[in-house]
Amino acid sequence: MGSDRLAERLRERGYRATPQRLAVGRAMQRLAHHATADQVAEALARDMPGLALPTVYAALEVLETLGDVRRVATIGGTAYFETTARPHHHAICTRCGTIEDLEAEAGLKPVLEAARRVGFADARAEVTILGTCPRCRGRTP
Amino acid sequence: MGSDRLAERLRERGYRATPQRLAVGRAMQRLAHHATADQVAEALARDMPGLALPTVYAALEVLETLGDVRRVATIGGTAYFETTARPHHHAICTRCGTIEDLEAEAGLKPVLEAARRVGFADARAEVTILGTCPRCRGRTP
DNA sequence: CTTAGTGCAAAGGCTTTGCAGCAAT
DNA sequence: ATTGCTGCAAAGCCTTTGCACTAAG
Repeated sequence: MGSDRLAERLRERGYRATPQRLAVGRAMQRLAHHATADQVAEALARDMPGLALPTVYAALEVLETLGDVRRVATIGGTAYFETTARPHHHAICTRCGTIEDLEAEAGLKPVLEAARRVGFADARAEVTILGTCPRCRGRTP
Repeated sequence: MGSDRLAERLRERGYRATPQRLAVGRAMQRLAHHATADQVAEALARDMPGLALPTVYAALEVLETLGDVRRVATIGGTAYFETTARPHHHAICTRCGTIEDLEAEAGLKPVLEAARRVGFADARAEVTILGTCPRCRGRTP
C-alpha cells in the first residue's frame, strides 16, 4: 500500500490522481495513527499553501472508498481518521478526547457473528476503551 | 436502578430532583437501547411541552455522572446515549448511521490491560462493529 | 429564602454543500 | 475538449454557553 501506488489505484477506480489526494494519502501514512481533517490540513500547510479543509474532507472520503483510510469510532465531536494498514484498537479519554492506540488482541468472533446475524455482512470490529487518561486523572472532577 | 429511586440518588449526590431530570431518566429506560438527545426530547414532548433541548443535554450529563447513562462510541455526527443497565455492544451502519444492539460476549481483557498500561485506569471496553446494514446493502454504491 | 436548574436564544465547532474556475485526461 | 476537482464561502447540524426567571430544598 505504498503511497507511490496510490496514483495508480485511484485511476483504477476511476478517480483522478490529483496532487491534493496524493498529499493527503501521504500525510495519513506519515501521521500513521489517527488524525483529524484539521490536523491533516495543518500537516500539509507548508507544502500545499492553498489546501482547503473541504478538499481534505473530500480526499479522505475518496481514500475511504479505496479502503486506505477509515473513520474511528469516538464519543462524538470531531471525526478521527486512520490508515487501515495495521489494525489496532483505541483508548479514548472521556474528558479531553485524547486517543491512544492499543496493540492488543481481542476475541471478537462472537460479536462479529452476532452482527452477521442481524444482517451486517463483511463488517469490521473495533474495540474502544473509554476512561480517563493519565493527564486528566490528576485534576478537578 | 428503578427510576423511582432516581430522585433519591440525585439528592444523595447533591443534585436537585427536578421533573425534567426524572423524566429524562424515565425516557432513557423506556427507550432502553440508545437514543439521541433529540429523540429523548421528542419522546417527552407530550408530557413536558416546554422541555428544551439544552435541558435534555444537561439532564443527560447529570445522569452520566451518576453512572446511569453513557455516551456510545460512534463514527461522528450525532451523539448517542444509552442506559448502563445491561452491557452490550453495537453494530453501526457506516452509510445511514443506524445502530443495532448486539448481545454477545467478547474477550477484551488483553485490550483493557493494554489500556491500563498506558495509564487508563478504571476504564470500560466497548466493541463497535462497522459495516453496512441490511437496508443499505441493496442500494447504489 | 437561597441557589441550582430551566428555558430561550445565541454562539460555537465541525462537516457538508454549491458553484465558478482550473486542471487532469 | 470534457468533465471531475479544487478552493472559497456559506449553509447546516448538533452541542454548548449565557443569562434572566423559576422552582427545589
